[in-house]
Amino acid sequence: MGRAPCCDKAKVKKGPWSPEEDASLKSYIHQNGTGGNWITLPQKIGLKRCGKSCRLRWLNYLRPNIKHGGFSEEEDNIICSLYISIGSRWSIIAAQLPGRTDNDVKNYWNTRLKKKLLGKQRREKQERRNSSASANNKNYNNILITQNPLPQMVLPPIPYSNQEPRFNDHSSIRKLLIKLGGKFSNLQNDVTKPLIHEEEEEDPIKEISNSDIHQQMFYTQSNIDLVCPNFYPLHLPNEPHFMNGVDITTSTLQGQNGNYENPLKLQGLEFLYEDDHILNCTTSNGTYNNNCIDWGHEMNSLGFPSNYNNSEGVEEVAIDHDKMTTGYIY
DNA sequence: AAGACACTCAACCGCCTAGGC
DNA sequence: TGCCTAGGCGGTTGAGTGTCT
Repeated sequence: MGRAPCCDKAKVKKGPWSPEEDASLKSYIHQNGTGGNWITLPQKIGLKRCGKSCRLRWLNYLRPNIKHGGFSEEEDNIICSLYISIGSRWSIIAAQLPGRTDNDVKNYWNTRLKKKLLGKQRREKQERRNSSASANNKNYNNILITQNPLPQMVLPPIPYSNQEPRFNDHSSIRKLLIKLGGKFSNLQNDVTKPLIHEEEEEDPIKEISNSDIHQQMFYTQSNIDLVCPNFYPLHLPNEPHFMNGVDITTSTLQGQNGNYENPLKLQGLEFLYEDDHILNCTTSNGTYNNNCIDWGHEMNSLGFPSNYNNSEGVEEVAIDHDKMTTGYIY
């Protein structure tokens, strides 16, 4: 037995909205508001539309200050970063982008960002192949994880996902993003600086400023520290940290049971790689190669996320160097 | 020029959730 | 406590448009 429809489908118009319908809806809402009831709204206006359709039209198109198209690099990074953290919760992601709707963000992700990401992934794979061939016996593409191996990722469940794991699944794409380690723009000269200054490295446990926390938490959230050893991984506090009601410390990618025993394994995308090397992020002289991608750098310049908070307000985060993971290429 | 194919995005569908009763 | 309903959301569809052959 099916669910009762929200309106009489036979009596409502479907398909694209006409300018007249748009004008009617816009004018009515400007004068009277929605009245708190979308279902009865079309009758009041005299529109032969489903209430849900009116709501969608208003929210996604007619509402003031809506931006369409022209996503910036910063917006790309925000979307990707949040996608890693919370998955396909487009309304939450869109809430971080003024003027963007969840539908817009979702469409943009599905039609462009994902492809952009995968295109970069393929290019990097090709580059690695080439450099691997030239380096041959020197194992330049090997990475040695010292001190502590990387934690095994625990990905949150993807809501409403009943599809089999596939190349373009949310989880696979998220893993791919994580493996890429952040920004996937084509700005190759965007060399990332370590977040903590050198003098700070000598202090194993150090309080850092809120902006640093802000930045570092986002790095951690983006799992930069897991894949890009030149970033100093933070030891996430045990208490929950919320972003728009989502506890990112539990919903994101922590070491299983808080330990760091297991090496990072990226499952589901192995077929994209012929090797199982973790991204090589530093060269022997300490510079970044092009495979090491950062988006936290730009995230920080944006001061994002503005509404990120822990449960008691951001106070301090200890940098535990014992938990640090360092990568070398040799 | 035209048909095939690819891409975009507005709109719809159906499920989930919160709140009222 | 359980049912009902509207709102909200993510997944999907399909018409329109662009590009390729």
